Amino acid sequence: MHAGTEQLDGIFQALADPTRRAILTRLGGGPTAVGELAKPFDMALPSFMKHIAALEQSGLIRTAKSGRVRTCTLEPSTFALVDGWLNAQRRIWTGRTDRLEAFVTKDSK
Amino acid sequence: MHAGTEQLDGIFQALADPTRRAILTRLGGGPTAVGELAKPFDMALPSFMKHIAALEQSGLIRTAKSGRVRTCTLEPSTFALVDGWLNAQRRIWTGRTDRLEAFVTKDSK
DNA sequence: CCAATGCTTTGCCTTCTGGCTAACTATCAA
DNA sequence: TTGATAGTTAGCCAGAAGGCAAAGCATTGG
Repeated sequence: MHAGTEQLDGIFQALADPTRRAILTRLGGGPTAVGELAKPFDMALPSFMKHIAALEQSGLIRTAKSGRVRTCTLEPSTFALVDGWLNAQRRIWTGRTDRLEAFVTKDSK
Repeated sequence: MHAGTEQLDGIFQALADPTRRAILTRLGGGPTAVGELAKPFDMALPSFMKHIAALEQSGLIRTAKSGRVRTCTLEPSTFALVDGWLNAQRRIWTGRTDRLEAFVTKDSK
């Protein structure tokens, strides 16, 4: 459940685009077909598909085709990787803060 | 304290690079001079400075120059914006899950 | 079977990224 | 004051990113 640095590259890259974040938000409401997802965006389909591809490659969504319709689904476990990295960072600074606090407090014991 | 979509672009973009994430991790141990920070990386200084600039522009770090030394410091509040976005997303799906659960359960009332 | 629908593939274009070298500026130390 | 140190500025480059239009290929509805 620990994210490789390479996977984080892809995930953060995928998140670094407003269109893609909007797609994720939309998918929060449940699985949706590509065509349906694309409607709100003023963008040619091939361009839109690149965003879908980026999201899928990063693992943030899964997609499956049934007949001629491709449906996209959120993959929450990948979000957890981001969360994990964030928490790991925080553990580093709070660790330091704790040591700092210990240092500051140590003459009162 | 709510992140504009534009700021998130920059933040995620900044995080989408292993060098920059490594810098952040290093800064978790406390403020550090650019030269010191740069040592572990096999990269020319101007290239390295671009990473510093990206991190500073995104708000993930602050930097200040004293004499000829520029020192970098983590800016934890910016990490909170990422966390905020992540939680907002989760609120969306868990909201849906709750409603789904309510639906599934509603005939038992 | 034919047309419409829903993606896919191809190929092209512009801008942004991340790297470099070389030359420059501004301290600090002797 | 002169040399070493710590960044900075300028300019170049290759490759990735994000957009497009046009043509292609399977379903599906009639």
